[in-house]
Amino acid sequence: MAQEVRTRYAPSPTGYIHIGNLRSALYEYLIARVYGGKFILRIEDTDQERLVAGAVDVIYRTLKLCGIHHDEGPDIGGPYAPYVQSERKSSYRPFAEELIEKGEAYPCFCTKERLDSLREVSEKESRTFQYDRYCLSLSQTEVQARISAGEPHVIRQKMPREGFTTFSDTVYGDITVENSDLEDQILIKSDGFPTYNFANVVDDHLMHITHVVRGSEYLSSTPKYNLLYQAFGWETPVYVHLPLIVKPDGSKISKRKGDATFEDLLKEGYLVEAILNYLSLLGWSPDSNQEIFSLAELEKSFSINRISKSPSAFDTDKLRWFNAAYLRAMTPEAFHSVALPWLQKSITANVSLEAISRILQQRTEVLSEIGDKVGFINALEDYSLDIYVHKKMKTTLENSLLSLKAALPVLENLPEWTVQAMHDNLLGLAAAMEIKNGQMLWPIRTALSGWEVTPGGAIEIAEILGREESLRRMQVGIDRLTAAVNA
RNA sequence: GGCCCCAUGGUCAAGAGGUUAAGACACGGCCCUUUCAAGGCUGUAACGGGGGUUCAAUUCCCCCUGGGGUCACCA
Repeated sequence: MAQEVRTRYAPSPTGYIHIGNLRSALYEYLIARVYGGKFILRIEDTDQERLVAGAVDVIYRTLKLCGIHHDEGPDIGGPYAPYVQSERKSSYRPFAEELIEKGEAYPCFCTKERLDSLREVSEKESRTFQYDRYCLSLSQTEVQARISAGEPHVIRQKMPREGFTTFSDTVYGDITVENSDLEDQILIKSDGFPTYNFANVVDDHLMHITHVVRGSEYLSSTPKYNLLYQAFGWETPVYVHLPLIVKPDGSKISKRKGDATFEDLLKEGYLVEAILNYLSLLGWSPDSNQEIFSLAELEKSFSINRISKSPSAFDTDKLRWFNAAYLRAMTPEAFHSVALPWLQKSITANVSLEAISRILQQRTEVLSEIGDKVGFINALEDYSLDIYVHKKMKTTLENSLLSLKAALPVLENLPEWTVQAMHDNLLGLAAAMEIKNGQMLWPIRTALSGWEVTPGGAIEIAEILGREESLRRMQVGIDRLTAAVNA
């Protein structure tokens, strides 16, 4: 009877989700799917001071957008509801009391001030601070009296002072620490809320989480959790610690300003699919050279044993490449629909946005760069005539003028303003004049755009601008070139 | 600083004693071509150092170095 695999994503609602966090959610989800198990969403809001309004909605929205669907959670319920820790508040204390009875925990009345001063002393003597267990020696009666008197207190876990604790991690292997290095961590805070350290273990057990998947920053506190499981006599879960995603400089990504959140990436014009695909490969590799993975494919291919140990740098260049690949692979219609909001923001001229999308699709890596690429369409800005001169195209001011003068009437008299018609006639004209296509088309593109580099060529731009505007811009070019050549 | 983890090109990474040490991004070149892209071909570029073990180490062990994480009534 194989036990059902159950993983959970347990974010605290403190704002936007950064990419490391999202990567955890993704892997947790994938592990559940790969094993045909369940993926649970649990909100860890035990820190009343850090709560951010609306943050829970951000979590729902993000998961939904990503297609990372949970099987149980606050919004859809499940057999172990509630899935919000603040709503489970009353259930933690009895577990802590059970530990006190077993001699595995004890109440502590030490004030923040006392702890701070102890810390200060340690600091001065450059020792590692560890709670001195002052309250462990309090008599039963004194403890009783002070609790009855309503004195604020916390409950601490009593760590063994000798021996070692070893736990096994699926990706990092066996990790052993000396018990004497473990502090008597706080289980229940003086406001009655459990700490993450406690709530996490209790809930994971209660919700039958089989695989605890989280970032490797938790590696060093896992021995304490293991000891907690042991104190309760509970079975420990399978641990899967994920290598950190770090910034290009190697340091940890934090929620502090400047570090990319999922929302930021969306705003910059990255596609959800591209982000997920990229994230899936940051810390995991398939057993093939495949790089493009849909979520559905990942649900089949993902494997815990191919998760790597070393931290991975978040590389924007690679993300851009993924994004561009996804953009290119879209149908023209799909591309147009994602590009549309960006086009509407930047195009003021009365032109076909569909036509612009067509020239943009192969040339866009991130949607946000669209605005910068299409500015020439709105209006012909003043430009330097120098850009008519192009060595490889063999164009000069003089022959550019000739080409424009020859092309103008041809375009003027075109029966239909279509790419095909322009193409046939302009190339025909070039052939008749016995010049290279480039010598004809470079000046036209230059005159039409006023830019040295544009997405799309002369003909595509002419199509977008329309006959009237195209002819007008060409005439501007002719006039300016004429003046320059005659000068 | 204590403890823990990590270590293949600039980056993501295959590799799991014997390989010409994959592939991708980025970068360079060529081709294609009406600019730019896209596409095709191609090039530069890596096993941090020192000891072992072994006939043979990128691969196993130890040390060093380097990097990271963590040491809260935050998660």
